[in-house]
Amino acid sequence: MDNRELLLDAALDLFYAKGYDAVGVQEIVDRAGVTKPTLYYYFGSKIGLLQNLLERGYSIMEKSVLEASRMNANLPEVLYKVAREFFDYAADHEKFYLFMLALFYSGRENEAYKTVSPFIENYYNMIVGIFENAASQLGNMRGRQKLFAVGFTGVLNHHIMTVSYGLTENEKFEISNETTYEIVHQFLYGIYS
Amino acid sequence: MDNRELLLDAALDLFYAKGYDAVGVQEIVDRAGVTKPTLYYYFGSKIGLLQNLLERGYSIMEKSVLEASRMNANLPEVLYKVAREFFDYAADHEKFYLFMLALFYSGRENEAYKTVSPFIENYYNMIVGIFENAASQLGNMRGRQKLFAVGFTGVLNHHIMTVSYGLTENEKFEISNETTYEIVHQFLYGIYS
DNA sequence: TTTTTTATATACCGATTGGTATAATGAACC
DNA sequence: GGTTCATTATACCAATCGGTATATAAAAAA
Repeated sequence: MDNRELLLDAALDLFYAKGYDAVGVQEIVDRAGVTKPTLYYYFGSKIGLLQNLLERGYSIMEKSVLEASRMNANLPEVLYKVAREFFDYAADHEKFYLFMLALFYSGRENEAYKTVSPFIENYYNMIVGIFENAASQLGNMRGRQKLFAVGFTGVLNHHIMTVSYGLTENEKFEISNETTYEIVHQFLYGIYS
Repeated sequence: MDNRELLLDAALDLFYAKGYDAVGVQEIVDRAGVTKPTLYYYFGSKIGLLQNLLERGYSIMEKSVLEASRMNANLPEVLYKVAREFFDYAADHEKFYLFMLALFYSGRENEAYKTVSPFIENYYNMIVGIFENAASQLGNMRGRQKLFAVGFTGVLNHHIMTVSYGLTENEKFEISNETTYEIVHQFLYGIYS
């Protein structure tokens, strides 16, 4: 693996575990087995490294979610597919996904937040789009698309967070098809059904 | 106001805006208009300051939510009351609530995360308790209390986050009774109703 | 073969990090 | 009046922060 990739991986490990601001550049290059000028050669700055990290991880996620959301089916099936895709992505890229969530919740005046901000915007629009596409199935939503989008991602992300929270080191992340179905069903039909 | 309070307020402002690790001790004391030994006199360390900040904010929230959750009513009414209480608390203590959420999502090896961790545990148990108390109304939950608890807080927190996100500086945080009702109704009966 | 470009290391920069030793202040107590 | 104690400031600490000037080695281009 080349040094660029080694640096991105080392940075992700550390950012995920301790957060962007708690990690020093020296720590990153030590873990990657290179020296500082190598990092600055590839990324220009610490924030540039973060930017590249986000681009690498986000493009993969966007692709798989968009694909799921564009399938020709009714809303329950689409939401199930999207949820499945999110959970699979989170399982395959657990560190990246949870680190992105952490950035999402971090302070607005933080440099790292400003860097994720456009990605979050994109992410949010992607989910709202799903509900807008389903407008014909849901009748007049009276602008509730956004409420739905927020609720839906809130549920998914919080489940991802909580499952990951319960894991011991090296244990595999997993949300079963049954649980996924139950979560989506609950979102669609409530908890009484 | 005494210096202890001034320090807590200054710290909250800065932690909220930039995150715990991005804020230096010097910055905090400058904003509070005191000097470093004063901070170390009252709190012993930067993490001690955080600890005190969390204790101050959390105890108020816990009280109001527990009160709402113990009212003698059916589940929909309890959940509505709890949601209302959360939104009101978040409105009155926006900085604290969002900062706590940020810590919730921050890396596990971060010192600040380790400090909130017990508070989060408590918070989570509080919500699970609501659904356990409602067991008689929901029939056999087959252990779904936790799923419900995660889903419910996921929805509430994500709504709080998103509303706050849309605010311009100094604009007031507000989630109306109607929206609160809609959110809880959606959680209970799904989006089709 | 010489020159240019890519990629890396050594050694350093000023600024800031969390934290403290020492001393001064003022009020309360003896 | 003297002593104690709570509270605060000045001035400092070693360590780390993000970042860079300079040199070097290898490879590609001329």
